[in-house]
Amino acid sequence: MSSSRPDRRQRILDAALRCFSKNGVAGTRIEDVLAASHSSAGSLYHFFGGKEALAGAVYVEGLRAYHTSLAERLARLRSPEALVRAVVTHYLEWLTDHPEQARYLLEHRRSSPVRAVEKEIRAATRAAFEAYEARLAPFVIEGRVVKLPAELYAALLLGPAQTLAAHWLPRGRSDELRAAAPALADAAWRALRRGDETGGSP
Amino acid sequence: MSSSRPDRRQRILDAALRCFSKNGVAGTRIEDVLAASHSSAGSLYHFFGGKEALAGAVYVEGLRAYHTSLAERLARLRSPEALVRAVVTHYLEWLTDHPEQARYLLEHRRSSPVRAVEKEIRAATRAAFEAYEARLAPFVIEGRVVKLPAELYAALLLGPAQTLAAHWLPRGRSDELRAAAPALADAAWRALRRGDETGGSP
Amino acid sequence: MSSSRPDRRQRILDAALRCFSKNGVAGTRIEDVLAASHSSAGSLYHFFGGKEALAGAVYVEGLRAYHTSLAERLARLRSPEALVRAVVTHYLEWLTDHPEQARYLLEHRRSSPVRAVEKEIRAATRAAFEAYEARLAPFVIEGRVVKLPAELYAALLLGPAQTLAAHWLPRGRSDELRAAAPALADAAWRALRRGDETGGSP
Amino acid sequence: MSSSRPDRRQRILDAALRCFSKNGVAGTRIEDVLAASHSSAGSLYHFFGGKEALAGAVYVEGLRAYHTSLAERLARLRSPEALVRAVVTHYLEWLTDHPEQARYLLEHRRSSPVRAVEKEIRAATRAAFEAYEARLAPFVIEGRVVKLPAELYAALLLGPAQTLAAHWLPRGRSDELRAAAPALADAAWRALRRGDETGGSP
DNA sequence: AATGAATGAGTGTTCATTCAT
DNA sequence: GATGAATGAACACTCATTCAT
Repeated sequence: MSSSRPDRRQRILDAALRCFSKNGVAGTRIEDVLAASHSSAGSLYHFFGGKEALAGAVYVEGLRAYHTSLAERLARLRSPEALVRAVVTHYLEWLTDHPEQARYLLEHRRSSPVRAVEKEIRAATRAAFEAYEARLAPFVIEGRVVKLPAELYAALLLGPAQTLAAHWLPRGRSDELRAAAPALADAAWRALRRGDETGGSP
Repeated sequence: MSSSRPDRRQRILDAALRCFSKNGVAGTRIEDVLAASHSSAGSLYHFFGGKEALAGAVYVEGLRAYHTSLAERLARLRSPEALVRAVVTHYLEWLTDHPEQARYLLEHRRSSPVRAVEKEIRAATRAAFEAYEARLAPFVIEGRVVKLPAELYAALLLGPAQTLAAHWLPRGRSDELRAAAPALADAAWRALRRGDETGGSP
Repeated sequence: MSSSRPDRRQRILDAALRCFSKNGVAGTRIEDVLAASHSSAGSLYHFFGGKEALAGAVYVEGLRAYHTSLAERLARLRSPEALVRAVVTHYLEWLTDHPEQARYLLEHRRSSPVRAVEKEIRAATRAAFEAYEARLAPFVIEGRVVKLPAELYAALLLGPAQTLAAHWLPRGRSDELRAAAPALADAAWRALRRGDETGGSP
Repeated sequence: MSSSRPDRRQRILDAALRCFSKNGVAGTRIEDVLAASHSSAGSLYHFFGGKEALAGAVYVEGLRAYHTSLAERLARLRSPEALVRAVVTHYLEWLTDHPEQARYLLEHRRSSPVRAVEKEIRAATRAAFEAYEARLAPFVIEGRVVKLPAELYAALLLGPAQTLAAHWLPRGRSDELRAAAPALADAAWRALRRGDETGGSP
């Protein structure tokens, strides 16, 4: 009916994100999304095929937005320390800047509609991760960054930030996340830089 | 029917854990739990009052088991490094030893039935955390452990382990978790010990 | 709620027959059957599993009733002519005595819910037909009844009656069916008796 | 799109016949017909006004084709026996030559969209039947063909063929229909010719 | 304490139809 | 005449919950 300007498909996607992040997928009725996007059931089914697929599309969309913004930020950095710190900082900042997407991405990763797009998610994640590894690789070779099994990089870089996010997002006191950025960036760099990786004893 | 030997209440709890961890709360029908526990709808409602309450009870039960086992392990430790390493190691070991409870605790923390017992969860978590802090406090005063805002302790201690767990549990290659324990324990101790927190060398 | 006397399952079956024969399966909403049978959706789904399965069950039920009544009528007959005439006559009489079942059996044989129970229908039909053939066989051997491919017996015996029924049932002037019985019974016997099967002129 | 050569209206009609005969009217979505005819929803509604009307048009079309072909075949016949035999034979042959139309005409006679064109169907059928009666009338007067209530002619002539068709069309072994033609034509002529209509006694 | 037949509100989904271009 | 994106009313079906036994 009204102007299809902001694109009906996008309107539905936006409305769905709002609903899903607030009430979860199961807690959101198709009708809620319809009302929030001023669309009809037919349109929703035309574009997405169903509630599950919509939930998946919202997830993939959000993930893509995050990866894109991260890539832009990393592009201009040159030192290993800057790269490590930026990943942590960007993560925490993006969460506070996009609370709805953040909440949805964080809290629904394992819900079954999202699992249905597992493949896309893994592909996008892998691509982003490999790009990052490629940036870091020269410094690993130089000996300025520790060499670790791939999965430990992600864990050491973002694990603390993710745990913190999981604790504070539901509370909504998201500004505390930004405040924690320096400390967590420090910790990440300390965990990955070369020179003191032995840990404890003298 | 028959003797209530293994305790009907417990049987329902066990069956519910199995169902919930495999298919999620929303993906599990009361009837599934009934079939898996050889109980009747009446019994389930008698003991738990409903599906949500059951899901909450299963969660609290699992959390209690984890905290109890952790407390036992920490009891005999005396040095700050041992305390820090043990938390990480125990976390990873417990996950691999109790995959169903682990999966449920990790993947359903934010589901609405679990949120309904938020208060118990927080109380139990806080109690455990405060007990841990109390153990660590002397070493903070001594200057052997860094002083940080409370929420960062949890993040730095277990964040990487949680991220790793989130990645590998769904894959089922849980043995890799144990293998990662030393590296993550190292990192945790490096993040919390006092003496090198400034980061890089001169 | 109320007394389950006439059996809830049977009440649903009866109501469904009424609805289906009047408006067709597609033209009947589950809710119509529910209202007509004073049952709940749950009960209907408990007993039948769905609308399609219900439509199939109604069909099979009706077919069974017809076959049973036919078998009883044929039991006491001894001559081939009586057997042939009785099949035709019983068919026409049963239709007029059970107009709702008749309408449903006749008009919905090819609807997809009914096709889903094709196997049961064929089995029941085959069983009835073979029983009938067995009764006729001695007379075929004696030469008092013509020997024909199996499928032609059915066609010659009941074809005209079925065509007539198809024309008049929708009109509701079902008494005309009974009136036609002698003529159609004559024709059937003429078609099957031995002695003049050549058809030609003297 | 492109030249409307084979006539858009006809293309839709053809596609609809294919869909309807295979899946029934209820089992066919407008969109299926659209896809099969490479037309748009607008065109279909322009020419036919809706799904029901389309289904009716397809039916009437098929019926007209059948009646036309029958009339041509009967035109050159002169004897009552030839007329009787030809009706039966033509029926069976037409079915095997036009399986899709046949299936649709036979299996959907009572579906509600078809009932909506009941008037046209009856008019066409009546016209064809009266034409046939007119051809037979002289022989009835001559005493070479039995005099019967109108509705019994149709039943005795085509009833067996219809029953046979109903059994074998779904099976697809349509060649068996042709094989049965002589026997059924015999039976029809035996049922209608004058001279032995008393049936039983010597 | 235990049972399980019955309930019925709630919701995802379909698909014939319209109408602006 | 032709298009096809958008509509939204209609409906089958699910499943947590109850309660008489």
